[in-house]
Amino acid sequence: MPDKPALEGLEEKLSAQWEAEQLHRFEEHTERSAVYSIDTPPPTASGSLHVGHMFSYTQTDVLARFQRMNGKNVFYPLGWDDNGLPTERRVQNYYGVRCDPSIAYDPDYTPPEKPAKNQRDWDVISRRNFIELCEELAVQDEKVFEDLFTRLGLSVDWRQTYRTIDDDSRATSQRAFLRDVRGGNAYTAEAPTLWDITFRTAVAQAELEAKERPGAYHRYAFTAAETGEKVFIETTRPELLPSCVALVAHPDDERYQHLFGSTVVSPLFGVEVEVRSHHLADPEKGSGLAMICTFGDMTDVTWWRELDLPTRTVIGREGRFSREIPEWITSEQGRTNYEQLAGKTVHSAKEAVVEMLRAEDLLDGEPEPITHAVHFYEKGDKPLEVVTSRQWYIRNGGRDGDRREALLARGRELDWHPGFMRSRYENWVEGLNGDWLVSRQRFFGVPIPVWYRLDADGEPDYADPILPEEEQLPVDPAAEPAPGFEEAARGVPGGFTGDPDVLDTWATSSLTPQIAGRWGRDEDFFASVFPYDLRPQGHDIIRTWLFSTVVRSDALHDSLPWTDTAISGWILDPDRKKMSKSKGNVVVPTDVLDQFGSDAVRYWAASAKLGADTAYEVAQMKIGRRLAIKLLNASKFALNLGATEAHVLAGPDSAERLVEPLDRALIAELRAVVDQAGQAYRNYDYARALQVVEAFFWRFTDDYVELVKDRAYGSRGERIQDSVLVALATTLDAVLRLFAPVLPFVTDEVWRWWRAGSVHQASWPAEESLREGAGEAALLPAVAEVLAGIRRAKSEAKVKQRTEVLDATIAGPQSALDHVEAALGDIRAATRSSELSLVVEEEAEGLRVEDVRLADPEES
RNA sequence: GGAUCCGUAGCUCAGUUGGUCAGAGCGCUCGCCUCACACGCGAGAGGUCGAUGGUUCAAGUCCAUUCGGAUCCA
Repeated sequence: MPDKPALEGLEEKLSAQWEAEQLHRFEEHTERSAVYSIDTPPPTASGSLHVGHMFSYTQTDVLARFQRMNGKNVFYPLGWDDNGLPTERRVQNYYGVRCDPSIAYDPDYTPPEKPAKNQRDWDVISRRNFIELCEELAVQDEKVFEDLFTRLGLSVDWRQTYRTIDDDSRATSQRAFLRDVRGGNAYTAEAPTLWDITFRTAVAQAELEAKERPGAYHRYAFTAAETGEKVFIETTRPELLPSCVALVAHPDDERYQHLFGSTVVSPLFGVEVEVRSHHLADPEKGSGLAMICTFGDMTDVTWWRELDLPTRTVIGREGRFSREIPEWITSEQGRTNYEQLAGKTVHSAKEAVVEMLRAEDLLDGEPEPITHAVHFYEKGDKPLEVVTSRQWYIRNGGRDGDRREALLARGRELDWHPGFMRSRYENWVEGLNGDWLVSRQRFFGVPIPVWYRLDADGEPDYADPILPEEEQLPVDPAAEPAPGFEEAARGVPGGFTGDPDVLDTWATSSLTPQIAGRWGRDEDFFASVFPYDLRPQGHDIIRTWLFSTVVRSDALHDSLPWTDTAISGWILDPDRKKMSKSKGNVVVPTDVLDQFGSDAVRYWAASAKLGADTAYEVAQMKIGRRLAIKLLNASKFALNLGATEAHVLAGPDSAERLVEPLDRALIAELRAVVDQAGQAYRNYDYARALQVVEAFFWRFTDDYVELVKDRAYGSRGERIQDSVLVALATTLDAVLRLFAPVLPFVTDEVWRWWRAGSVHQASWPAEESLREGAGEAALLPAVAEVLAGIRRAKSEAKVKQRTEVLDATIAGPQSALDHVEAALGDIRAATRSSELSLVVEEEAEGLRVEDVRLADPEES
């Protein structure tokens, strides 16, 4: 034990020690019942590191450590999510390369020394080469995270790790996909699809973000074919007029009853369309009559499908109007007008249409500016379009009521911490409007493992895709020929073609339990961890990560992936804004670790309940630091007094050594704390557990230790001194264990001063072991009240606390006075009192200290 | 528009199933270098628990309405 214990240097010293001792190793070949398995979120290592990482990962670690202390073999892996856009971009820019899946793999490829300045000069490489570079770069990026997490004291087993783009993950992702295909849970279809024109890829509903954008209602009229009546519609997207396939109003809308079933002619383009009715048409919106176009948004898709309307597509995948004049525009005038739009972007086409309407005086009034919600791809900056394309889907209940009910039932089967987060899940599932679109028109990612036969005309047969055997996985259909074909048959009639797309990153991330658990590679191992015990994650990805994991597990294993989920809150900056890179309010984690130490930062994270968005609070870390230092000093004191392992309560024999009621009172209180803290942890309420233990610890140092100092030095003989040492040793032993999940460094430091091994190998304190030594719990608070009373008298007299008390009176009910009487020796010693008179006042609320006569300070 | 969470001392928050719960820490004020700790110790001041109704013998704690803040979904 050092003379001047300090926190500095503990992280480095102890984390190296833990690694050497392999304390966090998952023991393979064990029973599922002995395991506590955690499906941890794989961080994006190529992304930026901020204090939010420390927050949520600490909360999980605290739970993991508690389980380990309760004898569980904790499966606590941590993987890396590098199967996504951030990694793709980082690899491109770092090496100066671009991926083209159609290029052949070059086993001898080395990237340029320095990336070329101009993107046009970048090396173009195969998908496999690109993934190899990604893995190479990932090693560096992961190091930064791993160092931080190690320093934070995460008890992750770093042997259990994976990358979402590595061979095993790709194979697992493809295996799951193929099983979904074979099991009817995945299918391909040509359908209207949300499309991002910047990224040129289809996106899923889960990747949508609605943003408020300015727009304007443009009011113009169609003309009834029979009567010539002007029928006004209002739209924010006048440019879609040439793709209009119908008008629609609510079936109950009085204004339009006479038009239902009749046809009207569009302005400018002269296309005849029918007026239909549908309950989704909102009578309050605009004129109550809406233009259905193919496709302006997902409501158009619903109408198109349910009203069985034709498809009249004008916007292509690049977000431009088709150059060819659509065949359904037949009038001379219409065709001339369309030429004004051909090849234009959505934005320019809108201007052009409005201009034409104006020129012919067809616009009724000026456009009325509004702000409305517009759908964006979460990573995109242009509004999404809806285009028709062939895509792969995984069934998620979006089109099937039974499946939706089944998934809602899964949500109810899962234990949510906190419980109210379940409603996020239910809201999402109930709002699904289609199956999960999983194909992406990107090059970097897990390839969709299918090929298609080409018929005599070279057209792919999508109805009967060629699937690989599972033993072949991972495969890359762009680089490898379909089973039963030679590479030479690629792209030729009668031959085959590979599916060019990759899977949505969530299609792989949704399989983290299977990937980390070695599903399909080591079934015994998988059976020992699955279904997992816990999924910790943020509430912002309930609709994506949590839901998609449930979907996959339900289809593949007919089971929940885990029994419990712990949802962390967000970190807010001191102004209570969400911390994010774009807002520039991100705090770099290493600074606070340097400043306060890991235990202090963990204390801050562990003080916040699950699900609670929490302000970034330096003050809270200071408190944590103070607590850790106090733990060092108080432990040093107790051990210097002579407390040893042999003093720790163990069974009835040693309980007899507790001869002072005050010592037994302490043990009684400790016993209650052990019980409450354990209960709180079992309820995933580590914050409450910490609070309970912390409050006890401060009472212990402020009151108990002050009271027993005198007799701890041996002033009243060995037997009574021994009683103190038993109480001190037992309390220190338990307090170190109770704090160990939150403050792993300082507790282990102290543990190693006087005990063998690590506190992290010790078990959670057993409440029963304290039973024999527990006395009257109410004694200590009563005594503390007297202590406070005399301290108050000295404070008010503005004298030193060690000033002698000549005499004082303690008044209160007999029962309380009995407690005081039982500890009178300690009280007198601690307060330096000569004469203390006890006066019974049965009706008094509590104990009062009065008539305190202090010695002349000069004489003491 | 639907859903969820939050609103308790200057600040950050505890307050489990309604009955010593009006609390903690920080901050503030005052005092103390007390032989573990000045990165400390002791003491003190501070709130009609967002508002209004209601249920109840009894309500921060339940119900309704309402105001304010945040988030999710549409």
